[in-house]
Amino acid sequence: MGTKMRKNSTPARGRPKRLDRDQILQAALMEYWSKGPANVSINDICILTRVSKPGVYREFGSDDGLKRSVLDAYHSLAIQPLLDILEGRQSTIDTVNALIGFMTQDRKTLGIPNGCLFVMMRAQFQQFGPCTCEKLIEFRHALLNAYEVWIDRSKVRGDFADVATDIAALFFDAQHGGAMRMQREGVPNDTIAHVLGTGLRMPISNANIIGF
Amino acid sequence: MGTKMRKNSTPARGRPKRLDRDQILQAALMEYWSKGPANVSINDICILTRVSKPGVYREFGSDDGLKRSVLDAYHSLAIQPLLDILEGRQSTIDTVNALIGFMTQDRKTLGIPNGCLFVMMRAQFQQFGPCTCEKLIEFRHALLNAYEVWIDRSKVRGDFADVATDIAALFFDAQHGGAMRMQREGVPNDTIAHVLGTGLRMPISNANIIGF
DNA sequence: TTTAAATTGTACTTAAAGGTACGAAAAGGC
DNA sequence: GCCTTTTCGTACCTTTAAGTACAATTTAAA
Repeated sequence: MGTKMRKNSTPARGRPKRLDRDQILQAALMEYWSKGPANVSINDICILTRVSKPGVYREFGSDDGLKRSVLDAYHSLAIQPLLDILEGRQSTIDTVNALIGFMTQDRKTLGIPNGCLFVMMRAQFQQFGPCTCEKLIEFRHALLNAYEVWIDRSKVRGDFADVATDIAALFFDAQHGGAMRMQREGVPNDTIAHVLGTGLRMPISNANIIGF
Repeated sequence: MGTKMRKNSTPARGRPKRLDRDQILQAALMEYWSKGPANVSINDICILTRVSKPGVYREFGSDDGLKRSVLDAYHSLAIQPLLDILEGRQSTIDTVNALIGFMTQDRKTLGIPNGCLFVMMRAQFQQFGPCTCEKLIEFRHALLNAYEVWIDRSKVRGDFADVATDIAALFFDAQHGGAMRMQREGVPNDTIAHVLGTGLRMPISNANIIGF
C-alpha cells in the first residue's frame, strides 16, 4: 500500500502513479520461482520490469518486504488451490488423487516453472528477512492445519488409518515437499505420481481402495 | 592436492606447509551445516580458521572447489553411515529402525547441527558451481542405488511390498529429506520418528511387522 | 653462502548486492 | 500562473562477496 489509501475512482492530487505493483509482483514471482530467490536481485527485477530501484523500494520497502508480498501472490496462485482440494467435498480417495494430479501437472503446458516456490523458500528460510520468515511460518501452519482438518474428516468417515492426525499431516506435508523437490531435480511427473501414490494412499483404509 | 604429491615422510624442499587442510574442511563443514552454505563466505572461514584468503584459494582453488571438498568430508561423516546401515546384514525391519534411529538422533548430544547438509545443498543446487553440483548428483545416485540394492534384497526375502524398486527408492529418499527438513524447522525428534515410522514401515510386508 | 623451491599473508581489484539523497516531473487546487 | 502534493528516476552510498598480485619468508640443495 502507498502512503494514501486510494480507491479506484478517487481523483488523485499529485503526479499520477505509473508503477504497476502487480506487474512487479508477477515478474518477481516468476523469477524467484524459476531461478530460486537467492539468484534474483532487486536489480534484476528492476531491469525486467523497467522500474527504477527507488520505485521498487517505495512500493515494497525492502527486499524482505518484496519477498513477503511475492509470497502472498504465490499463495493465491499455487497454495490456495491445494487448500481448496483439501476443503472440497469429495471422497477421501478422490481428494488424494486430486492432490497427486495437482502436484504432477505438466508445468511446461501450464507455462509455469517446476517445483514449488513455497517449498523452495521453506528450505532456505535462513536466507530471508523476518517478514518473509513470518509468512513462511504462517503458510506452513495454514497448510498443516488444512491437512489435519481433512484427515479428521476422513477419519470420521472411516477412511483413514489409525495414525495420529498431527503425524499424518506432517507426513502429507513431507510428501508434497518431496514431490516438488523431485520435480526440480528432473524426475518425470509420472514417476513422481507413482511415488506419491505409494505414500499418500497408504494411510487410507483398504476398504475404500478396493475397487479403485 | 598441492602442486606436488608428497607422502608422509618425503623430506620437502621449500618452506614447510603450516596450513591445515582438514581443519579448514571441518570448520567450513560445521559452518555450512549450521548456518546454511549461502550464509557462510570464504572470509568467514578465513577468520574462523585464522588462515589467509590466498591460503584457502591455494588449497581449494575456488569457492566451488571448497564446497566440493566439504561435501567429500560430509560424505564420510554423515552419508557413509547411512549407506552402511543399508548394506548391513540385519533384517529388513531392523534396518528400517536403524535408519529411523540414525535420522532422529539427538543432535545436541552429538554436538552436530540439525538437519543434513547434503539435503540442504540439494535443495539449493542452483546456487552452486559445477564441481559442487557434480558431487551432489554423484551422491544422490549413490544413495538411490544403495536404497535399490537394499530393497531388492528385502524383496528376495519376501519382506517388501509389491512396489517398483526405483519408485520405492525415491520414496525412501524423500522420507529422509523430509525428516531432515522437519528437524531443521524445529519439529521434535520423536515426532519425526513417528512420521518416519508411518512412511518407512509401510512398504514392508505385514508378516514381518506382526510381533514387532 | 648463495640459489632454487615452496608457502606464506598483506593489500589490493572487481563486481554486485541492498539501499537512499535529491531534484525533476506531473498532476490538482488557488 | 503559481503553489502544493505526489511520484518519478539518475546517480550515488556502503558493504561484502569472490578472487589475485606480489613480495616476504622458510626450507633444502648447490
